[in-house]
Amino acid sequence: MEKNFYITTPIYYPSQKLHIGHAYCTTIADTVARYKRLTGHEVFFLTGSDEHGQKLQRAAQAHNQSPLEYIDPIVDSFKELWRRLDISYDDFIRTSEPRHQKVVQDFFERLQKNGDIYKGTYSGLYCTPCESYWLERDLDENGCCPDCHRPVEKVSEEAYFFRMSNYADRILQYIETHPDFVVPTSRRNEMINFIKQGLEDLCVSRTTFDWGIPVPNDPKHVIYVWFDAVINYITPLIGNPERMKKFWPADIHLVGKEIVRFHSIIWPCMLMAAGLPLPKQIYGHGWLVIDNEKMSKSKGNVVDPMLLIDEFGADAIRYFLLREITLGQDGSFSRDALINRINADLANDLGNLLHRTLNMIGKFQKGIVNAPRGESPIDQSLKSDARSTVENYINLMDAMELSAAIKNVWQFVSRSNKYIDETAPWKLAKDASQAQALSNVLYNLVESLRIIAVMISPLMPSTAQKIFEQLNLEPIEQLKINSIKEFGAFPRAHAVNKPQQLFPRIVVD
RNA sequence: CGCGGGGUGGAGCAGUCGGUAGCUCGUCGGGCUCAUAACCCGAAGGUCAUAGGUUCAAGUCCUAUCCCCGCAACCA
Repeated sequence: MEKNFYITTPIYYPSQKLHIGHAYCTTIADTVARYKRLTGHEVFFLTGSDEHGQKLQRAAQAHNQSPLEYIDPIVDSFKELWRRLDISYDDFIRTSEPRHQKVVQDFFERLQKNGDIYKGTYSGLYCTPCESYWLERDLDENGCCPDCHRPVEKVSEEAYFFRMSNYADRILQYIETHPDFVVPTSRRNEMINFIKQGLEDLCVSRTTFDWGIPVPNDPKHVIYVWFDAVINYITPLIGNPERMKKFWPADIHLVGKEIVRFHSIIWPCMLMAAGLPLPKQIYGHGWLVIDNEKMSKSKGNVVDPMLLIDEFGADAIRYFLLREITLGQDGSFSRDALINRINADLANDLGNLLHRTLNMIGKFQKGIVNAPRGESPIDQSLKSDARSTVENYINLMDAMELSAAIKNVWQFVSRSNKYIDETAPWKLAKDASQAQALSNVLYNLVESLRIIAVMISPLMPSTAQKIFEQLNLEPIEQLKINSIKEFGAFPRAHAVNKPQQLFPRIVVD
C-alpha cells in the first residue's frame, strides 16, 4: 500500500479577498489530507498564492505601492482565513519567494536547452493606453478595447514560446489511456475534445510589464504567469531528492473546473518536456452558485467566508460545503440551506445525540460508563451497523465521494438516536433488575459517539475533538482509522463529562 | 453545426452494471419524555423536460426537439 500522499490546491490570486468558492476548494483538500493522515499516510498538503502578473502590478500602482507592499497584507488575509477554517496545510508557496523563482528559472532553462522553448514573434491586437493584448473575440462591438473602448492596433513583439504542439499527441494519448487522470469524466471529455482541435505553441513570456520572474539571460522578458504558477507544485520538492521521491508525482491536483485545462494539458506537457512524471490525478470540482447565479463581484453576490465563520463557526461551514454539494458538480449555496443543515444535522441529530447520552449517564449512573456484559438483539444490530458504517465510510472516502461518505455517517447518527428510542434507557433506569441492560445501552452509545467522532474528524476537526473532550478521552489528534474498526474499544468504568451543546440551534425569526 | 453540464414529488438533490424511483427539508398524523420545542414511527405528494426508438425490462442506452447554465487560453 502506498503510504505517501501529496495533494494541492490551486494557488490563489491575491488581487482581492478570498470568497466562499476558494474556501470550498481548500476545505475539500484539507478534508482529504486529514483523512489520508487518519489512514496512516504521510501527507504533504500544499497551498499558496500566485503573485505575479500585470493585474497585480496595476493594482499596486493604483494604490501607490510596490507590488509586494500591496500583496503582503492580502496574502496574510489568506493565511488568516486558512487558520480560522482549520486548514492543515504543510507548506504555503508564494510565487514571489526566491525559492520558487529559482525553480521556475531552472525549469525554463531546462526546456530552452531541450529546444522546447524558442524565441519567436507574438502578434496581436494591442491597446496602448491599457498596455494590454486582446484577442479578436475580446473586443467590444466596435472592435475596440473592451476596457477603455479606444481603438487597438496590430503589433508584434519578440517573445518566447513553449513548443506545446509537439506534445499534443502524447498528452491526448495519455488522457485517453488513463481514465482517472482527469476527473470527473465530463471534464475529461472536454479536455479530449479540446486537444483534438489542435494545440498551438504557448507564448510563455511578456514584455509589456515587469512584475514577474525574469527570463534567464534576457531580463526584459518576464515569464508568463501560468507557466510560473503551475511550477509551484514542485517547488517545495525539487531541491530535496528525498522529498521528491516521496511525494512526486502528486496524487491529486484539486482545481476548479475552469482551470482544469491548465492542469491537465499545459502543466503535463511542461512536465513531459522536463522529463518529469505526470501527476496522478487532476480533480476538477464544481462551482458554488448563489441563488442560481454565478458568484461575481459585479453582481454583488460574493460570499465572504470569514463572516460566515464568525457567525456559524468553521466546522459548520466545512460540514455544509462537503455534505451539501456533490463533488465535481456545481452546487448552490444559500444562508437558508446552511442554517437548515446546521439545525437539522448538527444540532438536532449529532449535538443532541451527544447531549442526551451524556445527560443520561450523569442522571442514571453518576457520570460513569460501566463495563458492558452480554448483548440483546438490538445491541447486536447497532454494533453491526457501526461496523458496516465504518466500512462504507472508508470505501467512499477512498473514492473521494465525500458527500456520500458523510451521509453514510449521518445515517449512523440517526441509527443511534433510534437505538435510544428502541431501548428506552429511562425505563430501564426505573427498574433495578435492569441495571446491566442500562449500562450496556449507555456503553454502546458512547462507543458509537467515539466512532462517529473519529469518522468526522477529517471534516470537522474541532467538533471531533470537542466530542472527545466531553467523553473524557485522550486527544483525537494522533488517532488512526484502526481504532474504530472494532466496536468496543471505549474504556470501562470511565467517568465522562457533563454535556455541553456542540451546536446551538439557530433561531430564525 | 465551437465545447461541456443540467432538466427527477412543494424546495434542494442522489440515483453505480438498464431490473419495484430514493434522500434531506417542508406538510399531515401518531409515539416518547433522556435530550438543544430536540428524538422515533407512519402517511400524502413524482406520467424522471418533450417526442420517438432499442429491449422481456429505460430516470439510466440511441435519435430528434425545447428550456436553463457554464467554458472559449488572466475569475475556485
